[in-house]
Amino acid sequence: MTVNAQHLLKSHQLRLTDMRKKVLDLFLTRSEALSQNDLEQYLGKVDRITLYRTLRTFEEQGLIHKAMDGTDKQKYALCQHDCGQGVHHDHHAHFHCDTCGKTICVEAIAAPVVAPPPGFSVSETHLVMRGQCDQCN
Amino acid sequence: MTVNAQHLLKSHQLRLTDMRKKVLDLFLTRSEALSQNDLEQYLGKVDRITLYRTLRTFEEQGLIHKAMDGTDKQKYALCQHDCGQGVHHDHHAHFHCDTCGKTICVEAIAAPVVAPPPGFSVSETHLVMRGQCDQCN
DNA sequence: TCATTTTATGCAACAATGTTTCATTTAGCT
DNA sequence: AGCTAAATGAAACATTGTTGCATAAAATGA
Repeated sequence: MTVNAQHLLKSHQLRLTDMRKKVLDLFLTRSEALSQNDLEQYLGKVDRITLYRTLRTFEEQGLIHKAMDGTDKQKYALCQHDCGQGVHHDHHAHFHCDTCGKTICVEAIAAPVVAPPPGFSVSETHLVMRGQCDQCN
Repeated sequence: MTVNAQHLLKSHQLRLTDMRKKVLDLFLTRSEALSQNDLEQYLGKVDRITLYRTLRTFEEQGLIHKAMDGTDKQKYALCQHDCGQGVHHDHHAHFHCDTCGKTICVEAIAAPVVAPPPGFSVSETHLVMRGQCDQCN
């Protein structure tokens, strides 16, 4: 899977560094959305700032996207499709478990297309569900 | 409108204090969701900690609810309906303007009812739109 | 393989936000 | 007015977000 990570980094014009490979590998093996704190737990002693910038870079390059889950914690998840630099097309729903705290992408459910109020224009729509996940149910 | 605020506080078994009246008045006059920082701007020099606890108390008592808008900033908005302590029924959508940063409740749009994935149970569903508001368009 | 250039890293430092403890003050009630 | 329970304000600390800069490492080409 490191091969996969390398390929992904290459195709997004990103240099192959230890941090980036580690972080990307984690996202590839875990399917849920991860906060910076989650990543620090899994990765052990890594530099907080470098990790922060790695996530920002990944997001800018369309490798990961912010997963909105209603908590105040910022989380990121792997983009499933071909997201380019600055362009994201993740219109799937997110599910947040109130018991275990995990946030997962629900590819099967798309955010609905709703007509905005008059005078408003909508660029993105997000759908977030909260409740109990299959593990905790 | 201070009368209204007093009435609201009373009906939620909350003591009438200066801070609570001020904060509630602000929510009553402004229709958008407000972050703690927004409130500090409007209220002038108020104690940060007291404000923090006031918001927490209001939320626990069902006076205000967290408005999810996809930013990492926590925001609160007045509950429109009869929310009790710990019980919220705000199923309306939220709109976040990427230009002015305001978050407003869109009562006219309800979060859709979606069938959760097998094994999952859903207690709340949130719908968030991002784009340009009528002021900025 | 080595030198060069460009980029990423690690550290320090700081800002903003979230949260608890505790002594003091105040609201609500008699 | 006085009592009691609750709210406040100050201090202190934790967590997270963010920038600047010197050093280290990756990519490129000879």
